[in-house]
Amino acid sequence: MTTRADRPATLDDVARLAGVSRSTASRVIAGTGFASTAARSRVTAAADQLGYVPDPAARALVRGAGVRLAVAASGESAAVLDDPYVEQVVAAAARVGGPYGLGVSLHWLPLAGSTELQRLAEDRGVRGVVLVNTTEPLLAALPRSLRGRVASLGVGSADVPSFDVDNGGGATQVLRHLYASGRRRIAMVAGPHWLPCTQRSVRAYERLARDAGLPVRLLPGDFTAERGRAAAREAVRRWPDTDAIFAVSDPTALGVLAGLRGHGIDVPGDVAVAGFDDIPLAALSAPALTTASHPVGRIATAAATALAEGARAAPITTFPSVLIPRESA
Amino acid sequence: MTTRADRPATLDDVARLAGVSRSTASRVIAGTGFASTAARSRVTAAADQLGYVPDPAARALVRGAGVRLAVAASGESAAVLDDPYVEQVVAAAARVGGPYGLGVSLHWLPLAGSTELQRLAEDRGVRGVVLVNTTEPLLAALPRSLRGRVASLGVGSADVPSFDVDNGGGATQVLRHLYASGRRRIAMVAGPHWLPCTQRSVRAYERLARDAGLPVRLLPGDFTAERGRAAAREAVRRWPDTDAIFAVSDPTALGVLAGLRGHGIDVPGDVAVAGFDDIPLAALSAPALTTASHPVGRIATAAATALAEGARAAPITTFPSVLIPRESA
DNA sequence: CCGGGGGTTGGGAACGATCCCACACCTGAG
DNA sequence: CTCAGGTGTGGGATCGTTCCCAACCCCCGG
Repeated sequence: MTTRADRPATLDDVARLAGVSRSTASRVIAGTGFASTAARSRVTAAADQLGYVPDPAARALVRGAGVRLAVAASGESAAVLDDPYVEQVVAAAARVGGPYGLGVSLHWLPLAGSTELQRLAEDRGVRGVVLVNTTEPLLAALPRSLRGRVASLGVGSADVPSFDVDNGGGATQVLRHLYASGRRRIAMVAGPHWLPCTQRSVRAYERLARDAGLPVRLLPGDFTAERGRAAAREAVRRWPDTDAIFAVSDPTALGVLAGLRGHGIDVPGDVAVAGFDDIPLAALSAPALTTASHPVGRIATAAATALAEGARAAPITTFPSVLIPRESA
Repeated sequence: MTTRADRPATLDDVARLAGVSRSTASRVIAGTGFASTAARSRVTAAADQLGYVPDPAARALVRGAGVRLAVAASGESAAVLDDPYVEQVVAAAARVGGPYGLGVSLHWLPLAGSTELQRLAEDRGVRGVVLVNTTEPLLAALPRSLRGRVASLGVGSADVPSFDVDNGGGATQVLRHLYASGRRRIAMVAGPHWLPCTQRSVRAYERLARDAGLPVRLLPGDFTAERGRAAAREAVRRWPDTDAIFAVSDPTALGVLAGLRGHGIDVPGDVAVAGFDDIPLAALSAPALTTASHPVGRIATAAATALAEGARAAPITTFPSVLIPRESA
């Protein structure tokens, strides 16, 4: 910290201080190519004496690499971007990005939004894309030039590695728990029909229903709390003998709780309620919500890290979901 | 979309297609300097025919501007970064950044974290810094080179524009509401003592207590739900006649609700509870939480926009907070 | 008719890093 | 002793953009 110019140090400054050429300094800093141990130590010393941080812009420019990660969340409207789930993904990616000199930008992707995807592909600023709420058509419409620079939080494909929670497994655990505690008329509030993961949890539900000979009571959902309220009302009206409601999202489950309360129905006495995601507030509801964990932060971190490192990720990375039994079921 | 090369178009491609020089094209795209209307229209036509997006890296490099916005959240531990409030700020900034070719990175700033601040100042990748949970010492330790590129979500200074909610006003509204509904022994769960905004709400509380001759029952807090639970227990033990608890954060208030429920205390029958922030789930608790709004998204958007545009912002921008009366008070 | 002074244009030098390539050195085998 | 091949080094060219500056055109006043 002896020399403290007005402007940040450049590689030239480091090289000059270390008494080597810019090329050698570059090799040492980037950790690529040959360098004698003597040169290596002098360069690193000079670098942290000057507080040198490589300019990501210059680096990206010459490498043709792009300077930020784009998080593209698809949904029926731009309101998806206000979803706490998406916010968590962005925050995790932003945390990963810093050390790599990468920033994160957030974009709405209409359900069949190939145009927006094209735009992202044409933007030299974009190093990689994190797809949230990935759908099949979107995967099919993926521009060639994006290949190898995309990670999907959801379904993947041959070109697109997938990072996802095992929601089939999580749903199964929740449903077994419900069954084990004597519930026999279980309704389920699913996710949006266009979302592939909805299939998985619905399949888990249908399997249990078939195996145990239970009725299938499926309600469409959209992960929102408001929908949970409405779904509770609907379930009570259509199937008055329902003794459990499983919503595949905690906000929806909390909405269900509120809806049932409005009808004077006791939880878990009359009806058991379970959610999915284990959001922080799930532990605080009355009664505290039984749910299955969903390590969003870890998933997003893994996806962003893969993109930042530029390494080819495993085609499918699945994170386990575990049952968190509390009071509501 | 006639010409669709493998790689994104450059300014040269645009210039060539438009039949002008790179300089002229640059002037048109950047909207700086002279250009005939003829040239202007031909360049813009060529640009969107090729789907041209300027390379933020090259632009940042030559302008010496930096390519991302850093969100620096201070707190006692890196756990602040998991705070939904911080996540919301990051998401808002990431949404703003895209169109400017800016990404967002997220960093933890220890309470007296001048070193980390220095590092941010020395990073050429950083265009501007959004300070979250700003403290006075931090403001004092701000490196000179960061001047004019910082926005504070909280207190500001001569060099640092401030973007904040009117929490004094919000707190006053909540407290008046409590008083108006007959509560006379009001306890308050404050924010962290090192946070300047804590002062403001505490002052509002003390003013009401003095003016109306009420007892002062102040409990320290940290915005977490866990702390709310503990605070409820503490309040009940120390001041059994308490008839209202105001927590300056919704998660804390929900924790208070849970804590009181654990003691079999009825809300709002025995004790009224109010929060601050109006998080989405506040409407779903049992009873639904009375609170004051806190437009985090709008605040962060304003701060990020100011930084992205590079314009000098007004020294202080205050966003109103309004009372949201629900069932808990 | 000539000399400015606007509006408009293009050439070229930056910006800071990477990386290809040529070169220097050293060691050991033939 | 020479030569091959591995290790280490430095000189440019390069990425895509901005911006300074010189050159040009044209119109108008002297």
